[in-house]
Amino acid sequence: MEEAHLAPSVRVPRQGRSKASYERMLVAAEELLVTKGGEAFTLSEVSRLGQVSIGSIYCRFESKDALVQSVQLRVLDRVDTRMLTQVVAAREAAGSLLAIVPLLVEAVAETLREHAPLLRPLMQRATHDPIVAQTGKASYASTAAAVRSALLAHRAEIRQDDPERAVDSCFRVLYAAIARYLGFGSAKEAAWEGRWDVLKQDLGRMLAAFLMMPSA
Amino acid sequence: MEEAHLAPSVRVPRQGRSKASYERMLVAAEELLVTKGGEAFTLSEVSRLGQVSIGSIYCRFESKDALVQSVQLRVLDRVDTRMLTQVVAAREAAGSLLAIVPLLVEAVAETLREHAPLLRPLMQRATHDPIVAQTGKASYASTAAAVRSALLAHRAEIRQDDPERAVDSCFRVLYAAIARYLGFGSAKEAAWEGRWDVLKQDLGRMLAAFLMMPSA
Amino acid sequence: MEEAHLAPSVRVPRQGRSKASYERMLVAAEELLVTKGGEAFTLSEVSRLGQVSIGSIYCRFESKDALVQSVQLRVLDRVDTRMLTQVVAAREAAGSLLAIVPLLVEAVAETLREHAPLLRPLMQRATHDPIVAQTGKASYASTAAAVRSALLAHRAEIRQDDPERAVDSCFRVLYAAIARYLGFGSAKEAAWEGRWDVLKQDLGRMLAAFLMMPSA
Amino acid sequence: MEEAHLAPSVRVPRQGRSKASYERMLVAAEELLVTKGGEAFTLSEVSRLGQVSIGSIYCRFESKDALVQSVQLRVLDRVDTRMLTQVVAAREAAGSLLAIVPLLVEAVAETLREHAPLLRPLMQRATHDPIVAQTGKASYASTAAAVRSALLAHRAEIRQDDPERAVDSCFRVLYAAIARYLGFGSAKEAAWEGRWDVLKQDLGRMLAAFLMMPSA
DNA sequence: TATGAATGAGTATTCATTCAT
DNA sequence: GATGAATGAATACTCATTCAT
Repeated sequence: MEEAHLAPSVRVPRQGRSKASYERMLVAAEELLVTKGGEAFTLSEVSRLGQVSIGSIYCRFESKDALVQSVQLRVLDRVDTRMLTQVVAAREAAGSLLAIVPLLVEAVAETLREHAPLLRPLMQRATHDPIVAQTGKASYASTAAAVRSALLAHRAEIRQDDPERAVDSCFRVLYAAIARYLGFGSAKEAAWEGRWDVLKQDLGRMLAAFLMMPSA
Repeated sequence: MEEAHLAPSVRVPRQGRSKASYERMLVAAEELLVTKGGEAFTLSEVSRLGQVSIGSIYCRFESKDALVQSVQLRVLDRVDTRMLTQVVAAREAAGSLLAIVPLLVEAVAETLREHAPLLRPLMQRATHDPIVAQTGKASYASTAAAVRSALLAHRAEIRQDDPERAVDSCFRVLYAAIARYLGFGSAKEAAWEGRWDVLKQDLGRMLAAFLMMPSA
Repeated sequence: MEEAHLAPSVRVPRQGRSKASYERMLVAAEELLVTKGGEAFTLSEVSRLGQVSIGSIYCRFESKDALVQSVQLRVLDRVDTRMLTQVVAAREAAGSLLAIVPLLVEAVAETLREHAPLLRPLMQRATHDPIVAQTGKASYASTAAAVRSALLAHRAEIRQDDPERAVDSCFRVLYAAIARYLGFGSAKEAAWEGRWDVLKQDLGRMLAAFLMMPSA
Repeated sequence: MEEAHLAPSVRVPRQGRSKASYERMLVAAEELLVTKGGEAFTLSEVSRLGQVSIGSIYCRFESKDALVQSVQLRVLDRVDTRMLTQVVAAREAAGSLLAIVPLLVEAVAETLREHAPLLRPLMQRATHDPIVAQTGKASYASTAAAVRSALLAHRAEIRQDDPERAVDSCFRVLYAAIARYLGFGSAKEAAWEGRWDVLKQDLGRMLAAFLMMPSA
């Protein structure tokens, strides 16, 4: 991740005491993001829940937005790490394109689902906050790269004329379908409710069929 | 659409003068929804832009939310009509499953794209406003029904074990991919930018490959 | 009652149709005064409940206050009539001071109690509206005169030095105690709850004891 | 007074600066309650008169109502203290029922009169605000207890069958007559104007006559 | 005369941000 | 550094009154 570009204006303390209260701010903000939703949480709530004064928050963060951006950085760090691990595992477990597709679907779907409670409100904020939007895109791009490369490891089996493009389309469709199911940006109105398994299965079949189908 | 259930508390005037200012409110609200985004438009702005007093707005609409809900009803009415027309046209133009799939992708994609500037902020509001969410879902369901039925008209060509389910998955994936591209709920950060044609084409191929692939 | 001085600016129609809608305004206002309380009723509610347009109300009454004042005039007319009847009845039924005192207490107490639901909100409005206050005082004065005269009919039995003053004090105390019990002006927080009979009885004893006690 | 139950949500500051502005809010609110009346004072006025920002008010008080409730608590504290002192003084100064009655009338009457300018608007608000009503009742009850007990100290001289009841009725009548005179809840339309002394004197005689009169 | 749509000043309340201590 | 009291602009909403039709 391009932390240099995207890092919000923060002073990260090194000492124990400071570090601890800094931690509490971020944890409190994270929790409130989940419970109150992306827009409806206030700095007083962060102050109360995190046992930190409002002044302290402004000591570390330039603004409320900067605080949220820092939370996002932490969250996406966990998500990206997990995602990478899962994708790599899928890559190692599978010997063929047919085998790896459902594993990748599973990896992406489950990783996003695990972190949905935080990704949802962050996506919401991306609407207003271009920095959150950009950071989100960076994380998306890193996942995209991992998944594309895992698929391209079986390039020989791909029968589409332009394997790069095909693999790219696969990831976009996969991510979009999962994200919509999980209500990212929209709400927690899961379009599918109990059919999570069906979605994953059919998504796998769809991508496999596509990749293995001759272009013509 | 279940207007009876979802219609916000509105008094729709019939007379010329009244009708005109009523119209101006809705048009102003629509415009502000597009320019300011779903959350950041105020009633004073509607009042100013629409040349209507705030009291007048409250004369027609119970609340700010009710105004937005009315805008949504108008917009979705246009969207649903257009969508249905396009899907029916696709249905009539195509003689086979292979032919209809890209036409349906085109129909859905272009209809959503035409109305994206308004659908985007409305999706955004769906996050907070359950009525907007429900109305949105109803519109989604009506499109889903039309597309599924158009596909099932070629049921004989579908080689998946469970054609209903397959067709359902197709629509979900199709809608999710297009909506994400158009930034519904997320922002106007189109993930793909110039690759609109690629998305539509590959989506078509994917769905066709899936439907015509034997389940086993 | 000094209608000349206190009558609000009203045009009372004589014709059938007009008269009927005029009536409906007053009835609706009366009902809302009772159900919503003295301050919390709007002219739109009167318009709705009375099946009269707001314009019609302003056609008859100069202002919302004038409407309430007219309601008050009607209500106090009923109250005064009833009160006078009851006081006269007491006067005719009793042959002695000792006999008439409890009858007068009963007359005043029950008449006020019957009309409490309307008198309460009107008293409340008297706080802000000097005309309502003055009209209320006039009604109070007319009751006072009747009660005082009924007591002074037994002047010979009054042992206080100044019978006029004594009788005056009696009425004031009587009225105050009953009005407070009924929550006039204060709320419907009856101070005594179930002890209505006790209040009336002890009030009677108190007044009798006072009137028949030698001044010294 | 049951401060625990009735205390509005307030943060009372201890430091000098804070304490000062906190004080200014309450003083300003008190003053406006007196000059504008219970209903017609706004927070902007409090802000202006008290030289405090609106935000500051909301920093201390949950709502406008909570501010008024706090003012009430302060006022009733003064009233209750003064009342108790006066009643105790009367009790100690008098050796007989006949002697204490006018002293108690005097104590109650003068204490309420001193604080009438504030008690009047507070009574007014009790109409809408149940907490103000309840707090008012609590203060009333504490005065009632003190007066009843002072009278019952001369129980032997009371010739009514049920001294507790008699003493109770006495207080109710006393309080009602004084409160009505002072225009509590009604307006500042003192019914008696210059006859304050007459009211007090006759009230005293009335109560004494009642208490010392044999029940039969 | 009757109508009821239109007006708009006015109210309570919120909350990110600042700054004196 | 840390605190949290203070700020005040901004927002949704109300309702008596007016006036064009």
